[in-house]
Amino acid sequence: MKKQDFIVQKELIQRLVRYKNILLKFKSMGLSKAFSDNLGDAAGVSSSLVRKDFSLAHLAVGNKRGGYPIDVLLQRLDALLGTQILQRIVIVGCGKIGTALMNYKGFANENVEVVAGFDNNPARINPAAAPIPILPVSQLAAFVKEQDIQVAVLAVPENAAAGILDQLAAAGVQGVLNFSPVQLKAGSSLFIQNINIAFEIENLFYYVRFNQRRAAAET
Amino acid sequence: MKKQDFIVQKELIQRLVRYKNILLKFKSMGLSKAFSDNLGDAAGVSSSLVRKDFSLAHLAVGNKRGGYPIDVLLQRLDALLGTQILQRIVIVGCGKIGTALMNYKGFANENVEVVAGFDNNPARINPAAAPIPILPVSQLAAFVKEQDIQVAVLAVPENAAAGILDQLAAAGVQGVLNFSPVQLKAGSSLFIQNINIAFEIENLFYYVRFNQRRAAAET
DNA sequence: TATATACTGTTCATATTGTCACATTAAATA
DNA sequence: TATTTAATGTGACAATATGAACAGTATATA
Ligand SMILES: NC(=O)c1ccc[n+]([C@@H]2O[C@H](COP(=O)([O-])OP(=O)(O)OC[C@H]3O[C@@H](n4cnc5c(N)ncnc54)[C@H](O)[C@@H]3O)[C@@H](O)[C@H]2O)c1
Ligand SMILES: NC(=O)c1ccc[n+]([C@@H]2O[C@H](COP(=O)([O-])OP(=O)(O)OC[C@H]3O[C@@H](n4cnc5c(N)ncnc54)[C@H](O)[C@@H]3O)[C@@H](O)[C@H]2O)c1
Repeated sequence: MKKQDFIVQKELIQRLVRYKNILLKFKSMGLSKAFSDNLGDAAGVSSSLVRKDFSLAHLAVGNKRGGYPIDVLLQRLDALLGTQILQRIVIVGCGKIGTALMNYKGFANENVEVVAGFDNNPARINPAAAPIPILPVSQLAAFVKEQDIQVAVLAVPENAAAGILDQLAAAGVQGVLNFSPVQLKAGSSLFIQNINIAFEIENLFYYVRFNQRRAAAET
Repeated sequence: MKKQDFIVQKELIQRLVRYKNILLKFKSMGLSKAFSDNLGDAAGVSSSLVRKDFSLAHLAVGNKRGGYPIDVLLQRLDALLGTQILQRIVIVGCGKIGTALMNYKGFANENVEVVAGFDNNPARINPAAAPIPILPVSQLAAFVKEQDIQVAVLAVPENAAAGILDQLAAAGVQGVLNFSPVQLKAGSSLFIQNINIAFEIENLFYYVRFNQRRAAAET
């Protein structure tokens, strides 16, 4: 397998995931063809970028006049992104955020399945809960190994995050989505995506104020 | 006010927010000085970038040997980011995610306060709830105008998102953090930050598979 | 069949972002 | 005080990402 078969550009992958989901929506609306123009609009990028992305990802199956056949594109995107396979995850920390995620119905659309939750609070533990059992965190490593879980969501308090991360890594987890407000660092074979909601809000406030100042300056 | 007083680089702002929070942690640990090296480590970036960022943001108050005085840096960051002012937000859609956010204690650290929730489900509405009332969405526009709310969180189902966004924009909201899985588009004086958790998970799976393929290819 | 049309795929130009290297300088040390 | 040291601040560069333009071509139309 050649190196070129891999796509490394981070933003590109994110856009491909977006395109895929937009195409699914188009399809569910009964469309069979998509244009770089529509796709760009829906994804919030320029049409050039859409075409460029498809080109880079070797997905360019467009028709010089009729646009892209949605089915073919979806099939290739699924193959590239691996989304035709069921993507099984666990959630560590079944508090406010963790519980919201466990009850989220939208994952099914993305072929993502939450197979278990883990917590260290005995009051939360319920191995019989259906469809998602909540297990003691002491069983985390064994479960992950046995079930060959590759991706986990981290929704524990900040001070517990690093410890759990170590356990996950040791047990073979290779991707972690972290909600705790520490910037966890990825290792060589461990990818981490940090989501910090409070930071996003602070960011928004900066832009809002920025815009106001600019408006004030322009008068 | 000169144009140069504004910082436009998107990533830069995000990093400044990160630096600020790391500095707060340093401070709470009793430190009084910070080095670009530590800061970079904690923020997951190179020390050069930290210094460059401070330089670009006109925050360079470092001491050629002793690093940066945390207090001065924090003060300037607060002034730049506007985080010394209480940042009041509302949450539209008090379902699973919305409720988790309303009950989140961590916002206080960031000087963010959730002042109200809004929903269209009568069963959820409770104007007397303390400390955060849940009001009918029909009162959203009036509330936002009266209270001069500039930033809102959108946690309603996908099909309701665009409609609520219009209402928010019309009422004067200028920043929106959107959790629904549509890529909402920003207007000239409306900033939107889309968070799509399912996409982040799909992303992680791609990287994990990518890494596995690379490992396989290298043997 | 010939022509017009409307879309893609790709090249080239531009903008953005991060790294490197090093001159500079405040503090520590002797 | 003179020297060493350890950090910053920044300009030059490299890498990356995006946008604009357009040649090429499959389809539609007459
Ligand atoms: N709730 C939010 O809206 C929100 C927003 C932004 C960030 N966060 C972050 O997400 C994380 C979770 O937040 P939350 O509001 O759900 O908190 P929470 O306190 O409601 O839930 C945390 C859960 O983790 C469990 N836990 C604690 N230590 C553990 C350990 N060592 N092993 C396993 N489980 C453990 C607790 O029992 C609890 O159930 C926190 O780091 C928080 O800062 C939350
Ligand atoms: N729960 C999750 O973990 C999760 C993860 C990713 C994305 N999301 C997205 O976040 C959004 C909210 O998800 P959720 O799980 O909290 O859903 P939810 O159904 O629990 O909550 C949605 C809330 O919005 C309210 N609502 C519906 N229409 C409204 C309207 N027009 N005006 C005001 N309120 C209205 C509902 O009454 C409900 O309380 C959805 O778009 C979902 O796709 C959720």
